[in-house]
Amino acid sequence: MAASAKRTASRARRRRQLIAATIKCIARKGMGNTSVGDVAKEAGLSQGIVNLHFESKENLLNETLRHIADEYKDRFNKVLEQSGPAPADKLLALMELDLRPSIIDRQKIAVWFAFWGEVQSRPAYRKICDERDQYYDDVVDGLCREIIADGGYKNLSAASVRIALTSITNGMWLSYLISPKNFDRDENLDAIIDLLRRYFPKHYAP
Amino acid sequence: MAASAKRTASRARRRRQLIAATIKCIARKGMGNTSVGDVAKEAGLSQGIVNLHFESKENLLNETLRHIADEYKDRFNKVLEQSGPAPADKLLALMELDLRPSIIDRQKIAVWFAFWGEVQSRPAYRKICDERDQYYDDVVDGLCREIIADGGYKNLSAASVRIALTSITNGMWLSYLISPKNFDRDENLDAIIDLLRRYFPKHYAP
DNA sequence: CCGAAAAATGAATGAGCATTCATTCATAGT
DNA sequence: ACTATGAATGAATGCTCATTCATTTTTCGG
Repeated sequence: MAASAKRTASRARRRRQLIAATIKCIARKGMGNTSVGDVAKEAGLSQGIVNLHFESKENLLNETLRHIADEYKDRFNKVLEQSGPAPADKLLALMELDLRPSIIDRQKIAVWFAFWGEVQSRPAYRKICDERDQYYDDVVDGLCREIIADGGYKNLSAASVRIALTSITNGMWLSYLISPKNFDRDENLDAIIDLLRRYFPKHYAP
Repeated sequence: MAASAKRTASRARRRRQLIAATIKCIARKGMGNTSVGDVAKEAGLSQGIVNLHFESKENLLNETLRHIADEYKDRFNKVLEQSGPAPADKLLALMELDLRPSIIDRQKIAVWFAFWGEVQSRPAYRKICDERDQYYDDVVDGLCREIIADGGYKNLSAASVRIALTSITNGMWLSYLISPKNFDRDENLDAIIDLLRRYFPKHYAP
């Protein structure tokens, strides 16, 4: 049992190592120019290692996307748990998350866009991304409903706010991708806070 | 002269035809699985045609991105000219443009994201995209300034509104990419209008 | 310390690809 | 009708790559 546990642990570790190497390669050379040989070299291992652990390149890429989606979801859930109990605090914390240096960094953003760039032709990618977005939307929508109910805001639909908020952070990721030098985190965060104030003035007083 | 005119016209026409075929291929099969042979077949021409007219695949892709960026810019400028003289009307018209069926359609969006997916590793792509975004930002920023001055709005920075508005449409493109079936144009447009009303209540009265 | 089982290697294979170019086809001026 | 010129073809070339697998190395229970 101990042996088996160790063997599978080692196997899982190697898979994680290869996924990490894949992310680095995609960020540096782009999805189109990343070969399994490149990934193996990045990991300091031999040519055949990817097929040994993932059976195919396609599989490696699917699992890599799954990994970054899971990683994002974990951070997201952790923020939800750890931020103050009020829905308004949770909502602001989620928006802030998407601008944290550890999330909106060159490597991570490049990889997200690399996968999004192939969504149209790879149903497996679309499925994974869709699940993530769905979850994000549901949580944000729920928080908006609570805040609207709590504040008794009139003429404000949760759907409308949800659409604006989820779109805005994704759009900021694109600005960062295209022009990381000109991207100003604080300025972007201010824009989000300003927006929240306009929707929910009672909850985000200056 | 007539002869030369005809020859060059024919050459330009063939290049446009090949760019159109490239767009179709990228939308259908993805950037990574599009070969110059596929493009030639899509255009109903022979294997060597791409290198004859574009020298290299890289060049074909650069010119294809340039083409879609120019096409977008033309539509953008036309909307700017044709919409009512008031800055508020122009701004709304620009936001509407990004949701028009002819802009936010499966093929076009897939191609934009395919190129964005390679921005990190292809400086030429980044440059073209950056120019487009810069132009867009400048125009929107200018319109926001005018509206703010005209309405005498206090506590509202043009930068903040510009960031929100440009990000939001790009984010909507991502929603559409991931889940075109669930995408509701009207709902998204309503979200934008609602947002405009909150920034500029005097200019976008219900 | 042995030997079996798992993990890892890296050379070999073959498919797919961009690019080249000798050849054919179309056109327009004379 | 003839020919010079540019356009187009598609077979050939040489490269890159994912995948395979015979072989070597490492691990670990006994």
